[in-house]
Amino acid sequence: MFLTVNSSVSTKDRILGAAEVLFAQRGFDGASLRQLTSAAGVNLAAVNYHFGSKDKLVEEVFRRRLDALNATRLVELDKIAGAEKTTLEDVLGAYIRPALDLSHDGSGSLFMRVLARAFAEHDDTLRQFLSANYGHVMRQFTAEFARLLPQLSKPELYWRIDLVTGALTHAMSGFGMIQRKNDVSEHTHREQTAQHLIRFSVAGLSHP
Amino acid sequence: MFLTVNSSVSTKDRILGAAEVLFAQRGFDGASLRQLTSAAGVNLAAVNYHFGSKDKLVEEVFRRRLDALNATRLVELDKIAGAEKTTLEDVLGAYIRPALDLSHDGSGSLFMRVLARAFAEHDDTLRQFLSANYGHVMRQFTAEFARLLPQLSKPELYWRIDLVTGALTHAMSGFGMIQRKNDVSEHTHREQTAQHLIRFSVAGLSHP
DNA sequence: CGTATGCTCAAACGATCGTTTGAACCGGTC
DNA sequence: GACCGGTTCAAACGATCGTTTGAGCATACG
Repeated sequence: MFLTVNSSVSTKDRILGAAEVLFAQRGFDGASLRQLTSAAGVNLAAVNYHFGSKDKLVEEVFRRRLDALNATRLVELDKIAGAEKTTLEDVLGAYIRPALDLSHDGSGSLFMRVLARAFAEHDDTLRQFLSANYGHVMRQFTAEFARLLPQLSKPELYWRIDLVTGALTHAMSGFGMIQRKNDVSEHTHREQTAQHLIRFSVAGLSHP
Repeated sequence: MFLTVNSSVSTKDRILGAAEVLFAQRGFDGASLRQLTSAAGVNLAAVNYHFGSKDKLVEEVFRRRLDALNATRLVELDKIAGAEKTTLEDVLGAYIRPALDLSHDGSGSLFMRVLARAFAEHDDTLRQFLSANYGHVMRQFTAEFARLLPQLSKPELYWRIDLVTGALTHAMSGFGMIQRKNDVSEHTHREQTAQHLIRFSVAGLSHP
């Protein structure tokens, strides 16, 4: 009745870990269950037993990471939302840094590739999933941006936030020209990325 | 020996057209040759006969569009490069507008999705293909940006161009919140997109 | 002990994939 | 007419995919 704890990590978590890596490397279609279960060191049938289907596994991979990410974002936003001295930099930081921190632990950076890939897949199912589960986060951030940028019309604000999101996604997917040099620590590189993203976004959001 | 011109469009072009649509809708792996050839109204074996393999077909889809796109970009850049009165807006326009114009004809907009998808696929083969075939375009644009932004260090400039590229890719992939309304013509929407992109990018590139 | 339950395993299922084959067809040349 | 290179066609090939099956194993509980 209880989960076995003989192994250091449960079969379910081993699958989720391997899935994140392989989905990032080869895509959702490209990574087969046989590669996946082989990498995880579990039986082929384990995926369907524990998750029901490959599609459900994909959803779980997203849910596990995005729940944590957006929860952190909201905590950070709540600390500053509505305050007198809150700046654009603060709000952008609450939006950007949790995402960049996700790429601190090893497999987290792979997840950002998974996410970027999912965006490109342009699948309406995923779009609805993201909107239904995390739309309220985006809405709260948008409201705070609107408060700090009262001179912008609604459509104008939406446009600019959209372009910030694009820059964000691109930078986090790691496809760009900028790659971390060997003589720069992971932590330093992440902080530089955050700084560039925030300054760039402040300029793009608040220009006349 | 000569191509037959009995049909309005050759088999090869019918395949390329259908491939662009289906690759954009379902991805490179997701779109099967059977769906593709069926949509094109040609025999299944025609793809391997005319292109050699599915991978070669993918490459051709890219080459056909990107050759035209980057050629246009260079023509537009050459008109203004090095001139006294050239502004950041001009250079960004030369970079952005040809890409947006590509989405004028019906299937062109689908190609931008194909491109965005390919970026996310993060495949090193494609990366090398893009770098080898169109890297010189990026280099020329970077040189012109450097001329107009002499106060920026090389790394700083690279960072900012990278973020501009992200916003660009995102906007053109059409995944963002902003969707064309029914009461706005395609042409108008494209011009609005270009305007927002350029203003946003100018601010992001030239902020202190 | 016996039985029930959660989980793992090797093996197989049907479907679909990219590719290949060999015959049929078609326009042009002798 | 016969011939030929270029193209199209239906059919099949082997491989791989996600999923299902049923036996086997380990643990918990009476």
